[in-house]
Amino acid sequence: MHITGMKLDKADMKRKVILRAALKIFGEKGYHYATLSQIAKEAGVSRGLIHFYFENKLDLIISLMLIFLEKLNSTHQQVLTREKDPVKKIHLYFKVISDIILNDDDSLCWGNILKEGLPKVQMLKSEKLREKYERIVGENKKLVTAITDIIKQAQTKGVFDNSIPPQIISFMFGGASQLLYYGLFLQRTRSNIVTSDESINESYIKKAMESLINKFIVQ
Amino acid sequence: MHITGMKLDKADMKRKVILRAALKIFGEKGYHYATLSQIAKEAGVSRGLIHFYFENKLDLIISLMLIFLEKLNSTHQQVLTREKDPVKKIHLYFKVISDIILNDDDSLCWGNILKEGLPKVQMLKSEKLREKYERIVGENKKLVTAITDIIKQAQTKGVFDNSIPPQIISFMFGGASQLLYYGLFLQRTRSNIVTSDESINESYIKKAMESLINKFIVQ
Amino acid sequence: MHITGMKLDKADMKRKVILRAALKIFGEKGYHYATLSQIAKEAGVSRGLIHFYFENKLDLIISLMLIFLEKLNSTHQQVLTREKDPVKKIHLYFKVISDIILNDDDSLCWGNILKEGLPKVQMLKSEKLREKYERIVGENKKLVTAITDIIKQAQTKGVFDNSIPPQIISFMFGGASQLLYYGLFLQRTRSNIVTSDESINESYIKKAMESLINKFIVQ
Amino acid sequence: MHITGMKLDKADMKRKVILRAALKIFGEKGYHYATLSQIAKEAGVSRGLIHFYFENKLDLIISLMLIFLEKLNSTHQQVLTREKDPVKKIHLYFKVISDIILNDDDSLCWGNILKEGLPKVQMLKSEKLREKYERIVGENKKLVTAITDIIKQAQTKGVFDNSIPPQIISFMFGGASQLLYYGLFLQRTRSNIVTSDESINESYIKKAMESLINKFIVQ
DNA sequence: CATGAATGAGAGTTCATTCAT
DNA sequence: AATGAATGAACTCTCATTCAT
Repeated sequence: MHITGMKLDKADMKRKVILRAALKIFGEKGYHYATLSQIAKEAGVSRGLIHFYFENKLDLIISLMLIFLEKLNSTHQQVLTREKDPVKKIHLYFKVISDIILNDDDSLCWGNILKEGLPKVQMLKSEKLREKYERIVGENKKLVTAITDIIKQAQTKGVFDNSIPPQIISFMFGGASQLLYYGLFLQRTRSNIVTSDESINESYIKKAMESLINKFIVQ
Repeated sequence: MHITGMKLDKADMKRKVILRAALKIFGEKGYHYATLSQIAKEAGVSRGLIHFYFENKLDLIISLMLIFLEKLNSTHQQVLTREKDPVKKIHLYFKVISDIILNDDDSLCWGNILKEGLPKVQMLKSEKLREKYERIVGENKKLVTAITDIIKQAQTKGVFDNSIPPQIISFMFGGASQLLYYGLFLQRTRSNIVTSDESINESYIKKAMESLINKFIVQ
Repeated sequence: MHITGMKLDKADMKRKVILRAALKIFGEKGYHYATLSQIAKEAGVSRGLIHFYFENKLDLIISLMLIFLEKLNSTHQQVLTREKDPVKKIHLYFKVISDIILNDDDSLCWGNILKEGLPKVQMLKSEKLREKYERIVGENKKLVTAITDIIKQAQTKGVFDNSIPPQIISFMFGGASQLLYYGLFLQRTRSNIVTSDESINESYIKKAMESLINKFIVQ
Repeated sequence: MHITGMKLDKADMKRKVILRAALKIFGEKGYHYATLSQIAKEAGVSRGLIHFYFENKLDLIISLMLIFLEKLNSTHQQVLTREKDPVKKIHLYFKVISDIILNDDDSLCWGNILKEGLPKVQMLKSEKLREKYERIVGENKKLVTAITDIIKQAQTKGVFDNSIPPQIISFMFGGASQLLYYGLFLQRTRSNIVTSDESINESYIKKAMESLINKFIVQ
C-alpha cells in the first residue's frame, strides 16, 4: 500500500518520504523507542524538517493511522457496495484488510501503528490536531460500524448466528485477525518468545479467517 | 487476583504494595507514560524504595508479568488435569483466563501488562534479570503450548475441526478473547473512540467465547 | 595554551567554549564534584548543548586530556628534533612542559585534568569513545617513551648516570615536576594544608628542574 | 602496616575491620567509585554500622589518612632522633616511608588514600570532624616540616646543595617517590596505560631514591 | 524549504544517610 | 551494638521541540 496515491508536488513528496520512514521506524522499534532523529535519518532529511510538515511526534503516528484508516474505508466502500450477499460481504471485508496488510513487508507495520496509535488518539490536546482527531474517530467508527452493520444484516436475513450481538462478533473476528497478523509480524521481524514449530503464514491466515466466518453461517 | 497469596512478612508487603501500584499506573497510563514518581506516590513510598525492591522500571512490569503468567499456568494445571474431555478442556482453559482477568476492576489491567510487557522481554540484558527472562519465556511457552496441545488432542480424537493447524486456532481464540477484554477495559477506564451503542459486558464475553469454541466442534 | 589553535567555525567555537569551561570547573572542583550544570553555566550554554557536542561527562575530560597530550607531543616533536645533544634534549623536554603548564592561571588546571583523567581512560566502554581511548593511550605512550628514549641515548653516550634504568629516572623527573606544579596550583587556588612559609614559585620550579637534571650528568 | 597496633576491645575490632575494608575498596576503586555498600560487604557488616562508627563517608578516608600520617610521623620521630648525620637522616626519612608503603600489597593503597584524601580535607565542615581536620593538618605539616628541616640542616652544614630552597627539594624528593610508588601500584593492580617494557620494582625504587638523594650531597 | 544548533523539562537511577526495631 | 528498610537530594542523560540563519 502506498502512503498516498494522489498527485504529488515536491512538498507532498517530502511528506510522503517522512511518513514512510516513520512507518518503518515506528514499526520496527515501537513508538516510544523510535526517535525523530532515527526517522529523519531514515528519511534522509533533517530533524527540523519533520516539524515543518508535522506538528509533533504524535502527529506522525496519527497521520499514518489516518492514511491507513481512510485507505481501508474507501476500499471497503468501493468493494462492498458491489456485493449484495451479506455473508460474502463479511468475507470481502476481511479480505480487503488482508490484502492491504499482507501487501509487502513494511505493510505488516500497519498493524502495529494502529495498535500503538489508537490509545494515543485521546491524548490529542493541540487545537491544530483537533481536526485530525475528529477524522480518526470518525474513520474508526466507520470501520467498526461497517462490519457490525453487515453482520447485523446477515443476522436479520437469518443466515448468520444471531445468538451473539453483532459487535461482539466483529470484535472476535477483529481480534482473531489482529493476533494472526501480529504473530506473522513478530515471526518476520524479531527472534521471538511466541515462536513455535508450525509457523504462521499468509495463506493459512486467509484460509483460517474464511473458515472462522463460515462457522457463523446458519443453514 | 491477588499479587501474591503467600504468607507475607513486612518486606514482602511493601513489595506487594509497590507491585499493585505499578499494576494500576501501568494499566491506566501505559508503561511509558507511567513514571516511577507516580507509582511511588500511588504506593505511598519514596522513589528510592522502588529501586530497593526492583532492579529498575523494566523489572517492575516484568515481575508483574511473571506473577500473572505463573498464576495462570498453575491454575490451568490444577484445573485441566481433572478434566479428560478435550473439548471441555478448551472451554476450561479460557474460563480460567476469564475468571482471572474479570475478577476485579484492577484485574483488567493484567491484559495490558501482558500486551505491553511481552515485546519488552527481549530487551532484558541485565544479568540479574536474566533469570526472570528465562522464567517468562518458559511460562509463556507453557501457556501457548497448553492450549495448542489440547486442540491437537481434540483434533486427533476427531471432535474438533482439523482443517486448520492447532496453533492458528489457538491464535484465533486468543486474539478474540484479547480484543474483547481490551474493549471492556477501554469501556471502563477511558472515554473511548471504540465505544458503540451496544456495550461489551462480561457475560456476553464469556458466552461469546463459548459459542466460538463450540463452532469448531465436529459432530 | 589555547584549547585549539585551528581555524574555528562557529560550531567549533562553542565546543571550545564548553571545553574551556570544563577545564576550569574540573580543575577547581575535581571531576566528581564538578557538575554538568556548573560547566554549562560557566560556558553560558544549556545543559543539553554539552551533550550535543560531547558523548557524556567522561568524554569532556577525555577530550581535554587528548588536546593536552597532543599539544604536548607535537610541541615536543617540533622542538626536540632540532636539538642533537641528548642532555639538552632532556632539559628541553621539561622546559616544553613548563612553558605549557605555567602559561596562564587556567593552565595549571591541566595538571589536574591529567592526574584525574588518566585512571578514567580504562573505563571507556562506549564504542564511540573507543577511538579517543586508542589515541590517548597512544599519546601517553609517546610522551613517556620520548623522555625514556632520550635518557637512554644520554646514558649510552656516557653523559648521563646509567646506574638507574631510564624509565625509573623518567618517573623521578616526572614525579618531581608534577608535585611542584601541583603545589603551585594549590597555592594559587585553595587555602591549603600544604602551604608553608617559603612559597613555591615558577622560577624556582624551572630552576629546580634544571638542577635536578644536571645532577644526573656524568663528567 | 596494621591499621592500629593498640590494644583492642570488641568495638575497636569492628572499627578496624571497617577501616581495613575501606582501605582496600578505596584503593581499588577510588573514593568516588567506592560505595559504602561495597565496603560494608567487604567488612562483613551492615551499611548502618559504618555510620555508627564513622560520621560519614568522608570520615572514613580522613580516618585512614590520620592513621597513616600518625604512624609515619611517630616512626619518623623514633628513628630520626637516633641519627645525627643530616644526610643519613634524609635517607632514613624516605626509607621509613618505603618500608611502610611497600610492606604488603594492600599497603600500596595508602599512597592512593593520601593522594585522594588530601584535597578533601578542606571540605570538612562538620563540627564533629573539626578535630580530625586539625590533627590531619598538623600531622601533614609535621611530615613536610620534618624533611624540610633536615634538608635545611644539611644545607647549613654545607653538605647538601643549597642553591635550591629546602622546600623545593623536599617536593622533588616527595614527588619522585610518589610517582614511583604509584607506578608500582598501577602495575600490580590494573592493566595499565602507563606500562612499559622495564617494569618498576621495589628494589629499583629504593635504590633510585638513594641515588637521587646522594646527588644533592656536596663534597 | 531546509538545516542543525540550541533549549530545557523531565526521566530513571544512585547512594549517602537516617532511624525504627 | 547491629540491622536494613526507607528516604530524598542530586546526578547524568535523552529527546521532542524551537528558531535563527
